[in-house]
Amino acid sequence: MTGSATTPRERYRRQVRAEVKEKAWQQIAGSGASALSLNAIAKQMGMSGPALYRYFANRDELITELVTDAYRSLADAFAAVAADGPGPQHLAGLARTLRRWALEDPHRYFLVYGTPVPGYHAPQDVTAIASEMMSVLLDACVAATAATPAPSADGSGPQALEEHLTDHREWAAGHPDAPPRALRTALSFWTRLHGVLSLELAGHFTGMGLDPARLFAAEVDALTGPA
Amino acid sequence: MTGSATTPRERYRRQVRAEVKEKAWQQIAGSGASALSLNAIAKQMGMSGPALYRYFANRDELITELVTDAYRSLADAFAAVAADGPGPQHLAGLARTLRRWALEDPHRYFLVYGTPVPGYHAPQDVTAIASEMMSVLLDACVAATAATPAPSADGSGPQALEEHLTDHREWAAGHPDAPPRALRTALSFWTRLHGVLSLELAGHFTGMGLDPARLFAAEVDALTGPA
DNA sequence: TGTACATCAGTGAACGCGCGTTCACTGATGTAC
DNA sequence: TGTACATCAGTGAACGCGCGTTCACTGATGTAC
Repeated sequence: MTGSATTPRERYRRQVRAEVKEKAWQQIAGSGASALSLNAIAKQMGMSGPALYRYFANRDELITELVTDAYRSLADAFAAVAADGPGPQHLAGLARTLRRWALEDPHRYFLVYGTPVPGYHAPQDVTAIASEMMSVLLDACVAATAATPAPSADGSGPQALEEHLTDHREWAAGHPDAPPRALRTALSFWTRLHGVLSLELAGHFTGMGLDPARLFAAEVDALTGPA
Repeated sequence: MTGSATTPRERYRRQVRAEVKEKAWQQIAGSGASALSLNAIAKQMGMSGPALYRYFANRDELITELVTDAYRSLADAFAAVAADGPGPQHLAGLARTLRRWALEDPHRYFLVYGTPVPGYHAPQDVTAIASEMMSVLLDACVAATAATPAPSADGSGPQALEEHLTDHREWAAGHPDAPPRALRTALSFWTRLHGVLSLELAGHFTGMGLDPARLFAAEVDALTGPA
């Protein structure tokens, strides 16, 4: 009766929606997002196909929610690391978290960072969540770079990149005072770890006898400073 | 009549097979490999679906050939760079080649390095081609590391990785004398460039105002030596 | 050069399947008096 | 507490579609004598 109290029906709706998503994730974990089928989910839940339209307008809306939830899940994991109190070792913690999250469900990882799903385009909600994550990452990078010695007289290699990064700081909104080195570290964190991780998840190391965990760890070490 | 001469029929078969693949690539370029449809290809060629079974045993065989051709195409591009005569600048050339090849057809790139196609598993042919490419890359890495100053007294960071790499050299068969630094560079080439490239192709930089070409170039610079 | 035969490309119909989605309807659950 | 009504979850049938694949068949192309 009072506005925000959850009626039994609302609670039931939420419950069923959650179960639909759960089955959807199981399906995705098995064959990837492009194979997601509403009818198959319904059958698995012991109800008939059209029933799902009480809970989701159509297939695209389901996928949209799954994508958003995936982003949310990773962002929360990142936030949890940040909540452990500040410190330069947070970068390594974020890396560990990223890998654990990815291995937990590879297809979920690819849903976020992989080939875009054929007929589908992501909503804007995710960009907000993505920048939320970027913010946590930047904090960690600022702390990490502050802890390691100053750039010394680097070659002009990274310098050109840092100029470009400081010229386009839109993506680092909320961190107007982050030093160029921190921006560079954040970006490398993202691209390099994604590089090792996605190759691992796609199985590209299996035939080579290499240990993905070590390759990943090596990139993390290179990131947190070669000292 | 003489054994290896191509009869008109054989030539025709080859021609049609090639056209089928061409249409297949067009379809993949549009919607990715999981959306590949034999019937759609046939229709596009002005013939009826079952006709394609004269040329390919089934859908999987078609995909297998496409994957193999994709590997072949990249390997040839790499070989062409190597044929330009030896030199330490070859690493940069290979990087440029990789990016050009990827941008030429992003879905082809993902067919090779991206999420594995749902119900499909790659044949062994590709591992041979992959190691062919790795061989070219290793040559370039050996040349590049020989040209830059010795490791100096590095921290123990890269050292742990190099130990692991030298302990498992199966993937570097044919290069038993490549120094650990070269192995490390080859691996970083692969994982780091894939990291930037795949994020670029998936459109993850578009909203950020960053220039993917510069990010890529920065990684290449870091690879070829920070000097 | 001409005829008889074999090879093979391509067609059209068909099978069985699963998909997303709509629609009219039943039956249970909640609400108002 | 009991009755009348509204809400809403879920069903079953149906629509139209496209898929991979098989099969019996036609007609053109090549081969052998």
